[in-house]
Amino acid sequence: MPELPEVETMCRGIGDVIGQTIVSVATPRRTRRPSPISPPPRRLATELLGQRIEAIERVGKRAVLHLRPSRASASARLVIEPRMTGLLLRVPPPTEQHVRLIVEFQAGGPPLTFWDRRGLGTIRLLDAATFATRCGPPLIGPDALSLRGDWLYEAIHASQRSIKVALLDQRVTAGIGNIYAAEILFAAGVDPRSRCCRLSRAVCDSLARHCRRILQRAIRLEGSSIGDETYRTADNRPGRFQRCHQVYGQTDAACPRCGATIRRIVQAQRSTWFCPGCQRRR
DNA sequence: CGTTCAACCTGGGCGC
DNA sequence: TGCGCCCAGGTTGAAC
Repeated sequence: MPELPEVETMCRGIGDVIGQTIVSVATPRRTRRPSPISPPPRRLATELLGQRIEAIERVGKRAVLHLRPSRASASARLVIEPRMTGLLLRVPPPTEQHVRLIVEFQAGGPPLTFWDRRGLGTIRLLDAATFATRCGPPLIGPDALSLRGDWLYEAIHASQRSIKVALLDQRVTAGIGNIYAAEILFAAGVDPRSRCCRLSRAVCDSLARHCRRILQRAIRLEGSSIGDETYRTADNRPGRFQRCHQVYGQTDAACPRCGATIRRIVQAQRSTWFCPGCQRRR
């Protein structure tokens, strides 16, 4: 579920935990294997107790809490990856059943909850050095919110794969997922099947420009919520950017730009929606 | 290098 | 009503 705009909205929505000290940690659900929680729940709880949240940062589609220990030791990062259905909440979760993490604070107030229906999300506590290795370049490319055409061109121009697949590659740019890839390609008028190596510098500029614009707008509208059991803000409200979707999920609808019929195809085992009328193959 | 598949999970929707 | 199947915002590793 959550892509860049949704994770950004969650990070902003839990901003009031900055400066707070952790006094209680619970991980109610037994975990699958390999464990999505690392270190394992017991040790995670021990290590989090007494730490203060210094800052919250979004890295691609991950929420990263910067922690400061009460006693001198290396500072740490709590990295939460919501994957398909994970939510960071400051209000009671939709069900008790899928609560994965509850963090309570010294000052009282509502706990911070990680709720994840499908349970594919991950929670990792990493020291600063490990965090840099696992969540930085070259594994994680430049943030999609400030994607530049020259970078995009350099990153993909020698590649044979399709542009849709490349946009989903977090090493190329971090934060784009299936919804926004489709919307960006539509806005730029580029056929998702186009080979990267056929894209000019000018087309990369256009893709980068539309990428920044669409993601900014989606953040302003607090992300995309599709259906009931889907993404919610930290106070459990739906986002509003789904109203602006032009092609995502619009099989057989008329293209809002040219009237042709929107098509669904599958690329890399994922649905892609596009307009065969006005998205040009390069 | 690029593509495909399976896994990790839960649950909604649809056809029969 | 119930069953079986397909689908879903993501990521990873193995096989070809």
